Amino acid sequence: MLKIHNSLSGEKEEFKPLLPNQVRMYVCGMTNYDYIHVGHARMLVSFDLVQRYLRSLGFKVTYVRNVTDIDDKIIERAAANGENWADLARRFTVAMHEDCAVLGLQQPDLEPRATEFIGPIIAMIQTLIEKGYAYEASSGDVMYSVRKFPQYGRLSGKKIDDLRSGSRVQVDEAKLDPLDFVLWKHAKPGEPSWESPWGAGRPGWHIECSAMSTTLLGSYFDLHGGGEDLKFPHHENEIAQSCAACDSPFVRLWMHNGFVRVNDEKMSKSLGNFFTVREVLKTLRDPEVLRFFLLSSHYRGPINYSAAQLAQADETLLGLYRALKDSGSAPATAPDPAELAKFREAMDDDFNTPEAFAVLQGVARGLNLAKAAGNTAKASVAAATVRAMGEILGVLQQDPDSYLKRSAGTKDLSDQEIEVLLSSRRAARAAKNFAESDRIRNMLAAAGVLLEDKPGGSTEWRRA
RNA sequence: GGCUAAGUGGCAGAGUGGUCAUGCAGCGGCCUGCAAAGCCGUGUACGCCGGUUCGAUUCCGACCUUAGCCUCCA
Repeated sequence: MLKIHNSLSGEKEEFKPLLPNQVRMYVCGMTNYDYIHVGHARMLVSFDLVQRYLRSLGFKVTYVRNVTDIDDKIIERAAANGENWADLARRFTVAMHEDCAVLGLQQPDLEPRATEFIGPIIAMIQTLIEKGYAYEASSGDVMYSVRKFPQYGRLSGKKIDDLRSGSRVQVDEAKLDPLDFVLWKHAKPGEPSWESPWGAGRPGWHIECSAMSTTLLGSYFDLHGGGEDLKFPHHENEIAQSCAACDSPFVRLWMHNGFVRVNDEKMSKSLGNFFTVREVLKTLRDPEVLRFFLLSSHYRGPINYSAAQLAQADETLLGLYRALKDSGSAPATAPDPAELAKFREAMDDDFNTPEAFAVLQGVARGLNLAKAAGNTAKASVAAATVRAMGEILGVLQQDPDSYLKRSAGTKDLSDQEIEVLLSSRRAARAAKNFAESDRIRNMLAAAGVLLEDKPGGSTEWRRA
């Protein structure tokens, strides 16, 4: 039985889709005006995992992850670059897709862009005005009137009065209430805009997600996800908009992933302590190391990013690929159902990936044991089990040998050069000239190549 | 200030009212020409102080510390 932590109740709840066997989920994606960083990657990987696991359970999943392609930051950055705003958004959306692909993310079923939904956005704002939830402010912007929505603050556990008295809520005389937020922004000269009943302008950020999600998934769907920082005000505002416009509960279950930290601080653009996925990947043996690192702690908790942590993840993954190597990969071998059941039990508990990895590690140990005992049938079942678990998590699907021969930095020696040295070492060993064979081994080690002599006299190698 | 999370062994990280997480690193052993890998073994870990209990790291309360949100943010 799958249980998922619901931000709305603060508790794990049994997951039952609203429609039989179908899951409709929406995740707030990226505003693309720059390369994505490790914090974004965590959100992307977390919900990719959710989506994968739900599918593995047999649900028909409709996964929607939007792209915000019109926004203040995009306009600002484009202006700074002397670039067209739409070109900039398109360029970084392409870059995001590249990063997602190398991180092993499956594509969402639908990836709506805000600029493609201007019609539904305008319609939703009109509905909100007609129902008395929204008003045209003196500034020309259309605002949502928070006081009209009594449940406001339920998701984030905030009280309207507390928020209102908070010193950081800026006063804007155009707003009837300091908490009111923009639905439609009146265009300033030179800004991109669309025609609307309230003049030329563009949508506010919050209404985009309400319009896209309800248009594509209906007014009441199963899951809505995003980073913890979106809980307030973004998701709170989405609830206010969607519930009011559709007279519907909107979302059954809200999921939020925890942050990536750097030296115990949130990784973010504004703090400037971010690492882009691209630059991090350059330091790694394989993108899978980053994905594995992100998955090695629970999605809701904080995770500290550091090179040392990544190195640890690398070591662990190497061990797993070593286990998988030469494991008698009969393609048709069925995984061990009992182990798979344990794995599922862990995942059923709010996607407890650390626990799931513990189960996987147990199978890997059995795999090594079976290999050492020469029990190929057993080894092949264990390998199939590790692969099956890895498939759900989106890891451990590569060819072990080529994975192990990969290196993080530059390669001092080519595969061919290594093979040449190995053959002279083989000759030296056959002649019991161990001084020479050790000399070659040390030389290779210095070049980042580690050897492993096998019982039959053969030698395997991998890169450090 | 308000609200919300969290503090676990050298590091990372699950979990539980009373034998075991798991991984990385270390140490000992087996194996090996020696290594490596693998396997086996190995750690008086649960912020502090009280309370409940036969028994608490786990429940309750206070405190300390950290992070996040309250403004754009995955």
